[in-house]
Amino acid sequence: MRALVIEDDPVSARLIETALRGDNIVVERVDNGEDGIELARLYDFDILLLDLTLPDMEGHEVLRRMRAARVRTPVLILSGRSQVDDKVRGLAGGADDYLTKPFNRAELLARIQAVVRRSKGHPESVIRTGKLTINIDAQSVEVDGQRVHVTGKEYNILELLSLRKGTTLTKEMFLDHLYGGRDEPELKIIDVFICKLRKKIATLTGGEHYIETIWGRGYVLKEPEGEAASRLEPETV
Amino acid sequence: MRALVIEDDPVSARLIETALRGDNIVVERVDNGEDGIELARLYDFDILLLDLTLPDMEGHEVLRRMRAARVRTPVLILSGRSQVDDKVRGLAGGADDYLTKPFNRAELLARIQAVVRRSKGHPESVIRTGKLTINIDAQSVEVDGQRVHVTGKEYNILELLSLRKGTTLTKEMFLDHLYGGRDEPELKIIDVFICKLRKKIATLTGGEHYIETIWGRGYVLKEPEGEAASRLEPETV
DNA sequence: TGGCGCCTTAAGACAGTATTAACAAATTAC
DNA sequence: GTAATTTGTTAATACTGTCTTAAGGCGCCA
Repeated sequence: MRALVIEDDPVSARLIETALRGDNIVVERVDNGEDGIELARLYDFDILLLDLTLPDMEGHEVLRRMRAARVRTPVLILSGRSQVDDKVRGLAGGADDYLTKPFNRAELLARIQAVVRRSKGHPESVIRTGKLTINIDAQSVEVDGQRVHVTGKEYNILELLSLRKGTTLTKEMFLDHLYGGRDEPELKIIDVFICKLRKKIATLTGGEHYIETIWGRGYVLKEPEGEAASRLEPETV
Repeated sequence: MRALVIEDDPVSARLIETALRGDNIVVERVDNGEDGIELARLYDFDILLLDLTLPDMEGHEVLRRMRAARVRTPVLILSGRSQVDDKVRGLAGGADDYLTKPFNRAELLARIQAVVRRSKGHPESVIRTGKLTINIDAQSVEVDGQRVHVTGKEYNILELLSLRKGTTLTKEMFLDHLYGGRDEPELKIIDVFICKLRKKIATLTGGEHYIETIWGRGYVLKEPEGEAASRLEPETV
């Protein structure tokens, strides 16, 4: 997961960054609206955390201009003020959620997860693909009802695949989201992680692993055909 | 797909070329307006990417002169800064879309696809021909609702046929659009790809493949006769 | 019926991908 | 503080899918 924090107060910013990094989220930060709009336009973040009081322009203005520039990334507004007015204005202006400072770490993380999930079309915090289940809240993976141990990076990759189930992700996209452009390793590492994930999944499903290779392009988490139908058949009971 | 980039800055040009090539687009590039007009006049590009600041003349002037020379190729303007003024002038002068630098790779590619599609008379990103469906955005192919795996080159050929549905394409045209004159293989390769495509399509339609041979000229993607009528007949149930 | 173009299959070259093992770095346990 | 374990990364090698060429058979047109 990759987030952009638009916040001028260094103390707040540091707190937020620490919280997110602790949850395996790759964080970029800018301290003004102009740079925020620019970065949001250029890169594919999963979420934008937007402070309302910025040196160069008001948060609402940042949001307005981003939406005008066709930036569709979800926005979570962080505000010091707890005024209903701001909240309404924010949500009406295209924000996806609203949090007043100070906030607690767990709530911030939960809101982020929820906003990102919903923005990708997953109302539930559990994403199922055949016998594979990913629980975004718990950051856990199950296969055929049995919990599978996956490492941090392995989980990140599987989460990315799950959130964008059905769309092909290039290796470059994985790197961007997993490392945020800093100290990026070789593209090859993605193959290795995919291989490990497949092995872990396949040993419990009896062969299926749901991660399809799109030759020359990347990987997709497959929507198993006739998913609904197979669920109607007596499987586990 | 074949694009002409009219851009004098080598850094920008390289970025653009890399992005397009990664998406299987054949790219030609010139670094001034005069050459741009000449090439656009002479060859059949799917799109022109036009920088506004060129050494010999302004981008708007290039556009004006191309249109005066009856070049109908769609134009996507790339400008250094987000000046509303430029935007209005560009679109008013016959440009089809507008993007400010720097831009995000995915957005550039999406805009190109959209502009090209529309210029060929397809407002939707999905092109249907009988039971055959091509999704330009996802670069995927479906037959009778079922996804068909096609390789990169196979897809490129089918996309070309779809975008120009109803018009005959010679093998030379296929080569030009698929290879852009560089390292072109034998003409015969087109036969081979067409054959493979037909087979893949026909196995799922029960015989129809929609790709017609125009003897001595080339191939067309043809709308099956009585399309509407056959749909009214009881098919599955 | 001859000639040319088209259809189809097969096979090799090549490039992208899978898999494993070994090593380095970080974390945890004691 | 050191050893044990886990995690992340790279390199080597085997593998697989794709592109291309070639070759034989078939069909179209004169």
